[in-house]
Amino acid sequence: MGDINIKYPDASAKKWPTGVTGNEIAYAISPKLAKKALAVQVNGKLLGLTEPLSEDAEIKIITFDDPEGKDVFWHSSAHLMAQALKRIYPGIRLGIGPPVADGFYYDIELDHVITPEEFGTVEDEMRKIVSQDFPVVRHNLTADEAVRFFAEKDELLKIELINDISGTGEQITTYSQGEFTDLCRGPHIISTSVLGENFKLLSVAGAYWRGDEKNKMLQRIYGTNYPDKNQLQEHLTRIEEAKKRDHRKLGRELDLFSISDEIGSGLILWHPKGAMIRHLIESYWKEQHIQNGYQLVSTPHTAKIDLWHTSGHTGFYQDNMFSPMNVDEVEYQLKPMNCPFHMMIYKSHLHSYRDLPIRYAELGTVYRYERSGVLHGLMRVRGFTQDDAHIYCHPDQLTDEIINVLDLNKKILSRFGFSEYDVYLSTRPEKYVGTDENWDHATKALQKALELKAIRYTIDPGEGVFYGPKIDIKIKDVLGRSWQCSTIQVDFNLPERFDLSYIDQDGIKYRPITIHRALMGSLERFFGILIEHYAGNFPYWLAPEQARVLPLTDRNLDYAGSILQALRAKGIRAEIDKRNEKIGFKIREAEVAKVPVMLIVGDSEQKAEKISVRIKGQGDKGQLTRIELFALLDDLGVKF
RNA sequence: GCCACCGUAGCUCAGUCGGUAGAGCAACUGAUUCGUAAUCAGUAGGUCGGCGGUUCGAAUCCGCCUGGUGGCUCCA
Repeated sequence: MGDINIKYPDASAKKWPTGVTGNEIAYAISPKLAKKALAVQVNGKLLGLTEPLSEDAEIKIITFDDPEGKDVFWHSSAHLMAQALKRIYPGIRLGIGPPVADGFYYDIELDHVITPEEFGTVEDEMRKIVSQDFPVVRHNLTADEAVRFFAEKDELLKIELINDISGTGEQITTYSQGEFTDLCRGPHIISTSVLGENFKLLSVAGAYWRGDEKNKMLQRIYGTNYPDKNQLQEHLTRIEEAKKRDHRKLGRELDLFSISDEIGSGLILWHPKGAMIRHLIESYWKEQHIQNGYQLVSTPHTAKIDLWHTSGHTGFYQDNMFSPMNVDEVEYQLKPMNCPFHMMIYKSHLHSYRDLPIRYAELGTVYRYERSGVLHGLMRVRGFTQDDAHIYCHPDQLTDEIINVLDLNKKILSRFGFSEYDVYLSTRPEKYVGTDENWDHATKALQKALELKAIRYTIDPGEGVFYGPKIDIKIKDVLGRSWQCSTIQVDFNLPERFDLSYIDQDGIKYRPITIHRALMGSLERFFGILIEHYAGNFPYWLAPEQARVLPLTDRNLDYAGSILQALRAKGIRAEIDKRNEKIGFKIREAEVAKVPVMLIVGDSEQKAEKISVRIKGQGDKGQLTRIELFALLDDLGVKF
């Protein structure tokens, strides 16, 4: 047997006999590493630690700290859970059990409905399997062998999977641990003891077999697992924290908005405080857009159905639209998008190349039919306001315009405390309109803009919309969760359908390039994200009530009233708590209502013509004069 | 829409085996005029999501509907 040359991540290399395993190499590097090792990456391919290596390779030992390691760990955890489930529930059939973002799930078919109360039993069995320390063994099978094997176990869903795999010509493999064998590509951990005991089953929900609603509904059990107990605890704490910040809960507690079934699902009532925040967001948005060369437009909520035939929405978007209504024998369609209206504004007169770029912006409220099961607080609704804009430009202007949008987007999002993003560039899908040249030009323009701005991005091949390539931006909130808000899409479809044009220098009509973009996406959803991001503690500039005056006794009401007047005269959103209550109670109520500034006035302040300032979450700041108070408030306004 | 679970006062929730409903907070009234996260007392508030069934009797058991929650699918 010859030697093979193994190159390590630090670029050093070592000769190993052919057939060496990742496990052996890891041990040689350090026993500590070997203990943490879950898999090995060989020339970019992930392998199990016991698989023999037979050729020169660059390798990397994968641990839980690597994303691939998490996948392996959770994938194996899914197998562990499946084995336990099979022991407990006879007649169970397994679907698929992959790793996901924060853990794993397994889809199962079982007549008995599993409830969360049964999780403990399953976890106990999982613990048992871990302590039994079964080695995890990989086998190569032919399709026939695999079908026969799983048919014997009545694993009919697995047979469906095997038939699909054998169509691709890929090697069929199974992984066994103890009495349990699962169809799986792998890789997996070496033995069940590696999985430890810091796992937890989290929820059970329905899921269609292979995600297709024509198929039967399986039960999906979600769980998670961490090598370290503290990591599990952190994860569970994160879930708790997210629950505490739930915008539906805070929305009710802070009296921001409500949803009433007497009005209809997915339709939002903005209460005064929520509406104030919305007003502040909208004002800022409009100001920024005007400063950046946009023109504000405003369009109706409904239009004759012919407009939607022209735009094509009655075709490709029908499933998401409210049913049309009949007005004087003519069908009208509630708008699911603003685009056709903006196209019509563009079309309302002739355009010269000198006019371009033209940027129309609108906070346009649209209505979309969403299936009842997907509605979720403010995040998924049936009526919402898009911060929409359409830019019409010359092909040469495309890159500059994208850059302009990226800059504006960054500015607006950072104003709301979002500074981390994941950026995706989606390219041409299989079904598309427009010419290949146009797609190439536009895709390159998007790419160039991203590169000029030095923005790191991931390409989503084939994930573009049928009408053009797009950039999607996902923001990260304080809990590290991603939310897709901003989207910048090139549209080859609507300019064509609406026959848009401009006259170029040569006197000939050309079609303008259209960019469709939204930065916050939907005001409702963005507001929901903001609530959770800030946990309801809106920064001073967004707080619906910025300051509350708290008179100590009725003797101080007049003085307190004069402070209130002075604050309001300065444009500060202030209220007064005139109730005959103890100061501690008033403070508590103001704290709970998350009012940033409390202004306490009693006899002592009144006499000295001062105000005691208390900042939410910080406490007493001492007595200030009016001038000092306004300076402090200005400072808060600048900071946020 | 589909699967599972849930719906009791404005909010959070209790209600045993089927015997006609309860707490805290909030609201209202009164007393208290108080110094940095809950003053005390009293009053009022419910067709137990809706409709139907079983039963002498239903918040409780069954069915249907409706709304919500967690997912599937889709997306802003």
